[in-house]
Amino acid sequence: MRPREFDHDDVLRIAFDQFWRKGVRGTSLSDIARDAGVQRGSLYNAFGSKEALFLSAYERYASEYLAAIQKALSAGSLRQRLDAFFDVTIENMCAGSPPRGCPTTRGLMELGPAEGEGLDENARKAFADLMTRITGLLQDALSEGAARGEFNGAPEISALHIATVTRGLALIERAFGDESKLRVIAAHTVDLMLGEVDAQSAMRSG
Amino acid sequence: MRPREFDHDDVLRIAFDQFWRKGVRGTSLSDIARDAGVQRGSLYNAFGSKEALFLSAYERYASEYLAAIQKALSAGSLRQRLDAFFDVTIENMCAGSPPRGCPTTRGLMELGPAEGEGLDENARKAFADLMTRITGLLQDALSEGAARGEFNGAPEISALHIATVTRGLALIERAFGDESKLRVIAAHTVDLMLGEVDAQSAMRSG
DNA sequence: ATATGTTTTTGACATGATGTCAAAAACGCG
DNA sequence: CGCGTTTTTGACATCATGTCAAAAACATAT
Repeated sequence: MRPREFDHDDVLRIAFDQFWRKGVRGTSLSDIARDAGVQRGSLYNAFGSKEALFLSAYERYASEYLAAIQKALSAGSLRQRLDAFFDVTIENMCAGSPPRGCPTTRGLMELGPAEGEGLDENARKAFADLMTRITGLLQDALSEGAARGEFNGAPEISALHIATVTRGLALIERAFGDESKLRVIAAHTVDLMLGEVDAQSAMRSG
Repeated sequence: MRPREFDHDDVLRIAFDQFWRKGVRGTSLSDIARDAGVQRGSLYNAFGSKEALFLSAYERYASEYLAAIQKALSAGSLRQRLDAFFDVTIENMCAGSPPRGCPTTRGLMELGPAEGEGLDENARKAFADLMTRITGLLQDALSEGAARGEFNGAPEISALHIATVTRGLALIERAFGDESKLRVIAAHTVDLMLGEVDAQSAMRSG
């Protein structure tokens, strides 16, 4: 057994950083190999393919990201939780210069519905899995909120709605690069969930 | 002046069909050239680059799509208009087998935030433009609805919210490939906009 | 210590993509 | 009938992914 000459996790971090900044399509294995001081062939030997390397790097990211979401959704009033959720989400998308965007959204569009016949099921599953988990966490938060009387909608569909908005934010970010717009949408979404908009407009019109 | 041997619009239609089915990344100019019965070099001569060809094809699509959206948003009650809007949107995403997804969303993630430094401003602008126009049409519909007493929220932010949900739907489609889920989210969004959810839950709890 | 076996590394190779370029071809027009 | 302009065509350069076999490096058994 000849020992590996590079650190597996180092490569994953370096690779994901590049994937995040330049997209999966815009990052070549030569780039990563140079950055990591590894031979290109070694990456193939260790990970199998570019997509597999991306997936490994992505899953590393996903678990960290999910932990951050979970933490954000687990303290304070429901409004505070949802605000914190969107805060983490938007921070994540807008970090870096230029902003790196959302890796899940980008990856889903770059890899998920792959070319021709052979769609990459593993990639699609990884992305879908993160989205499902986030939706689950949202649903838990909403259910708790409902139990505490902070929310009077249906947790399941509302969680799905918020998850959808979250994905939409990633597109708004790419199209307009305007973080403040994301914040406005997020705040409005929380208001919608918590019925504040209707209450306010009822007050205005009443 | 030697005359062109192929029809410009035919090529655009053929190209967009391929881009739509296989993604920009997954479609090579050789594919398009073969399908269109044209030499690859002729495409470069006529369009300049793959991205430029995609953009030409995309703008053709965008104007048609926008017209369909506009039509959907211009008849009946506000609820009917929003329902029709989502109907057109979801039909558009789920058409084809396998479903082709949303070209705008996909293109924005494939081309908009391009690799490295040189992000493709033209592409990003084209996608952002469609999103802006759709948001504008939504805002008009909501404003009219507000004037007729069918809506009591703020048209501007609500239109942005719906546009965001619309983008999110494209991701849901890619991740889960479940059209019914899209319909549920769309219906819920309309209900949210029109205050039906709160009214219903108020009735339930009252 | 030495031989063996297993895994990694390394470089060459195959394939296919984008994009460029110059030469040839085809047409309108003076 | 030639002239000039544009398109076509094929060759070429470059770069990407991915494969493969040979060489290298270490663990382990004898």
